[in-house]
Amino acid sequence: MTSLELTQWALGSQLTLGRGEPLFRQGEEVGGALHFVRGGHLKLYQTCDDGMQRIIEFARPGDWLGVDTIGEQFRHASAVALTDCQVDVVEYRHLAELMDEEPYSCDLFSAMLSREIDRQQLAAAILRSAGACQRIVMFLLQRAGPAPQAPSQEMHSPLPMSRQDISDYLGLTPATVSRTLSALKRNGWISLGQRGFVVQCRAALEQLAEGAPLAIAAQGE
Amino acid sequence: MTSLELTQWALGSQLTLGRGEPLFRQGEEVGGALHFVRGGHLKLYQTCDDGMQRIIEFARPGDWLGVDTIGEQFRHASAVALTDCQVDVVEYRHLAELMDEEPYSCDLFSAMLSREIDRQQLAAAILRSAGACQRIVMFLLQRAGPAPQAPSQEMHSPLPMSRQDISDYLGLTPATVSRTLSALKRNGWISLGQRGFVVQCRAALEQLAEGAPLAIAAQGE
DNA sequence: CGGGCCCTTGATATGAGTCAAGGGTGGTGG
DNA sequence: CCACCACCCTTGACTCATATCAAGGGCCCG
Repeated sequence: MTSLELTQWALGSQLTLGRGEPLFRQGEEVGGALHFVRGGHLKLYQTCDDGMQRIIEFARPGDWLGVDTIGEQFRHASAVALTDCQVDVVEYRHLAELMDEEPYSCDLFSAMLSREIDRQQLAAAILRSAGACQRIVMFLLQRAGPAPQAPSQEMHSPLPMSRQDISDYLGLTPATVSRTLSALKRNGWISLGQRGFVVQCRAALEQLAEGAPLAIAAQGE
Repeated sequence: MTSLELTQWALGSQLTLGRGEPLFRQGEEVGGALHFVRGGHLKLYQTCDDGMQRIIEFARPGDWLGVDTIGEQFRHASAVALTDCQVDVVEYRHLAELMDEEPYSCDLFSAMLSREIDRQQLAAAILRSAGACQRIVMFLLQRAGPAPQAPSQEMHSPLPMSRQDISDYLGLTPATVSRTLSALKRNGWISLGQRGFVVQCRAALEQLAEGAPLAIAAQGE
């Protein structure tokens, strides 16, 4: 039973956001609800003292927002829509009622939070150990999702955030991200569209994600 | 109401570990329980394909272990004692009973998991944005705990893990950690014992944690 | 007292950041 | 519908922080 199934019970009011619109802002009152992303993409970020943004994560359909502030009064981060979005607003008291009625729902909820802890631990582990190329390739593979049955069925994966956002998220600079993506493209491992990409050679990317060095094909090819 | 108060109800059997003893190992069955650290220090880590360890976190008294595998069958990481430890084993079914009986315990538990998510997000944010010196100083300040009422009351803080462990945790190398600690000591900001340290000038460390550059006092001083 | 391991420190290498310029794309207004 | 403009992306040259490689020293344990 997955987090999606939780939401079959816990449906709340729906909310629609246009690209660039905020869902909530750092420092606001939490307001007694979680958000479940039904459609579209958002970014969760903090604004530093010096005005720079720190990306916490990118949210996709099926992700929850607000799981870092359960029991807190104020938001730790801001969320804005990167594309048009549909978001469910799931009130804590709905969840509480659900947990009274459905014996397993509390376990499901705990397991959902636990998975989120694990995801964050994994993200931190990657930041600790991986170089620039490795981080970028892991990021792409994660966005592309699991391998299709046939290599030819690789789908176009959206990349709705700016290079600046990607580089903040990966702890790199826009220049390094751009260079590395260009190199991957030159080698034919991926193709790049304006706001998306397609995996062309998953095997090569998986090698790189394991730590293999990136041999840069000459630009003149 | 804190996570400690949760454990006043949810007491399970106690467990004692000697230094170096494992609490659980990556790949083992989870076994239906969380662990609560009563005394001592442990490290939580994964073993990579290449044999290297990846430190996930260090656990101190008051910390929970196993929150990343609720609802999972197998452990994602190993935990070993860095010092002699006392650990409470809190079975899921104890927690479940508690949540039936005590109306707020479910909220408390969710809030505890939520705080853990926030901690991991913060750790990741630090890894993304901070340089070597900043990471090390933040690590030391976190270990030292909140400032005492008088600067002269700074306590000796234990540092029971090896330099290798620290460097893995911070995404650095043992050499860099050692150099930076030496520089902090030379400047008189900290003093270093064999398995611990004392904050000598918290103000200076807080400056460094905010991103101030580390002016290295000449070695000959 | 002896040995091994970890910590420290130095010299050098290298990957990523910085600074800066040029080009493409999307959006806006005429 | 087209043209202009702004912003972001790309690319290059250079710098710098941190990793790497390696040697010496000290601590702890046997």
